[in-house]
Amino acid sequence: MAKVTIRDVADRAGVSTATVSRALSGAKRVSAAVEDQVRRAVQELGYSGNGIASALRRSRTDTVGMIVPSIVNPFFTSLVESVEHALQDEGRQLFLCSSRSDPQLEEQRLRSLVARQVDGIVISPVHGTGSTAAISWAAGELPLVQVDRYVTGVDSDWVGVDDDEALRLVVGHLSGRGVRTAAFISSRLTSSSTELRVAGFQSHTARLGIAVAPGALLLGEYSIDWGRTAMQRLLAAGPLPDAVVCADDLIALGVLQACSTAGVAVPEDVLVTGFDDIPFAALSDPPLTTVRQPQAAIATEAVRLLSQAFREPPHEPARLALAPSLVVRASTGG
Amino acid sequence: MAKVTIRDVADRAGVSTATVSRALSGAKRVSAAVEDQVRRAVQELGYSGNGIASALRRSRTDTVGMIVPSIVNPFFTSLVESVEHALQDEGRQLFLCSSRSDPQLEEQRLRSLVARQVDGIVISPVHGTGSTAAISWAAGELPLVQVDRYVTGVDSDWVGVDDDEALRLVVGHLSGRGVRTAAFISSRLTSSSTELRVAGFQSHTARLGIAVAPGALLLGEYSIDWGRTAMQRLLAAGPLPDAVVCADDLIALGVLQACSTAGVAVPEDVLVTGFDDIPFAALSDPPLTTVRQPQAAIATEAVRLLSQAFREPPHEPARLALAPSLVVRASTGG
DNA sequence: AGGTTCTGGGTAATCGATTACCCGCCGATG
DNA sequence: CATCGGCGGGTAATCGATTACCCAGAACCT
Repeated sequence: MAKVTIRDVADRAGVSTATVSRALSGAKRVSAAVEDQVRRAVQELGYSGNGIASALRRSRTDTVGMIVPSIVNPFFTSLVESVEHALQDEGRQLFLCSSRSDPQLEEQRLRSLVARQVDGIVISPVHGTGSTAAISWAAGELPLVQVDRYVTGVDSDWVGVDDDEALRLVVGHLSGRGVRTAAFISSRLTSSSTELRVAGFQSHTARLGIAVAPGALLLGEYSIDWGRTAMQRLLAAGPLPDAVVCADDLIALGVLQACSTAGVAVPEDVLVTGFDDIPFAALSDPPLTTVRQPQAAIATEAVRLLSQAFREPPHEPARLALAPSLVVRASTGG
Repeated sequence: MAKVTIRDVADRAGVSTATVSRALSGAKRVSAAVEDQVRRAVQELGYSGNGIASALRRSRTDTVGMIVPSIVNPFFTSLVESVEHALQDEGRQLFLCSSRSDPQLEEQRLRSLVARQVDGIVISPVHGTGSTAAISWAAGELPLVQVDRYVTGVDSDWVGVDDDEALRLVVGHLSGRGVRTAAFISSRLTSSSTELRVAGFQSHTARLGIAVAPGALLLGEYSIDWGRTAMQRLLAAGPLPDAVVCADDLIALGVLQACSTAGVAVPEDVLVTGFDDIPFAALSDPPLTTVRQPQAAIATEAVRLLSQAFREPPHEPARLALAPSLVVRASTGG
């Protein structure tokens, strides 16, 4: 329990702290005999080092921070897992925080990460404009890459999915199924991807002559609950559209549940699509047609951009919109 | 970008670093005039402090680390979210790591957290015995509480669910539905809860005269995939049992999927139960009967025990097995 | 043999904030 | 009027590891 420091190890091994540090980090050659002494002393004392002190001196922590809007959304947890994997290969650790879709909490997390001197940050911003100030500031302090969503006017890398292409795929598919009217359920939060998905929905439905009734654009949040209530509203409002397009899978799952309890058959009475392809999208009743995000690729690219920023600070911000793919399941007719 | 330190602030405000520190932390009274000077200087320079240096000196970080076996398992993410909430109220932050069900990675995470001087650790151990050494060591270094699962022989608090009671509920319910034969699908990893669930399954089926065929105890991992393959094996092996009891919801969802693709009707041909009550358990086809864990209470208690350990180090390890509840849905006949 | 380079290892400065200790000043008290 | 206590604020030690700089001896050249 008594803290054992490098000094204790040095004393026990009969060398200086400098030598202990060198023996352990390999920063400079050390004779085999001394190295052995040190290792023995470390063992005997149970020395484990003080990462804080080390970080202070070296001013790096070999840790990157990641901030996501929600930790219970499977899309983000998949992304987090992929990022962690990618970092692992570089010998870095991940420090994960949730902003719980709250810009204030997000700012606090950012400050905390910067204060803790993480080497870099991967963030999926909460809000398209409300997050700008904090992210701008953080991006000025250390390497930062945005994933999935981005805020405008910040000089930083971004990697995500091509939202317009995604909605082109979805709407095209629905059109091929004979859909003539559609509704869209999304989140109120004006994040970049939310906006792009709404815009994509509107432009592609217009292009293909699919009608979107006024009031058929429902904005709430990315959650099962919202999907359920939004669908209930649609059901109450009057004639159903041919298809309900959802901005993420959680919403879509809520929609399916609402349909099921209301006795509305999917896909017979209405087609439903999601977005993300979370693991549970294949298990719903009926299984969900959805857009698969290339989340592993997003994670890999994000980490690559970060490492690049570590090596060569000044560079042109990259914007990588990776291609999504459509996964057709029973909710649009199989 | 240039790092601005407390010294810069002190110079700009025309005071000493000690005064700046006091003005900002409120550790000692400072005249209003000086405080104002300091605040202004902080603003102008964009000073944000160096958490590392502060942590080194104060030897605390106001951060607790949490390690879970999987970050893509909704049960754990719910737990994490609850813990984060509870910590928030105390002004502490959460540093989340995933051990990916790998004892070696788990040990590495533990070392890293200790080296980073988190104030305490919340951990759900990977393995009943393989995790013991590392956790023992960590528990000797700082306050540590185990959640959900625990390793034996470690002098630390634990809070989780009453697994035996949970299986009493499940098996009792199935018995009431007329079940005479049952199978159990669980994880191979010998964690405490896994073992207790198997043991509970066996004792309660025996007590109620429910037959468990040899080979009807399938051990793999906590995942949808394993649930699916395990069920496929059961289907291939011969006559179906009346019920399939699963050690967690992910397994159960896999089981349902396997049944669906094999054309086996649930609950007509076989009853299926899960464990955890993750949000998706209500959305499957059919909705899943499962055991609800009191995860919010588990989180609250864990944080309470941790804070208690911060204040008064030496205390008798607590073991809190909270009561679960049964959520009956269509997968057992609704 | 004398000079040069290498090598292993020690000394002490350093990272940036906190805080123990000290000091001068002011009002209050006997 | 001398003394005391408190208060605001400064000086410098401290946290623990890393590393710039230095040195002695060995090895290596002409």
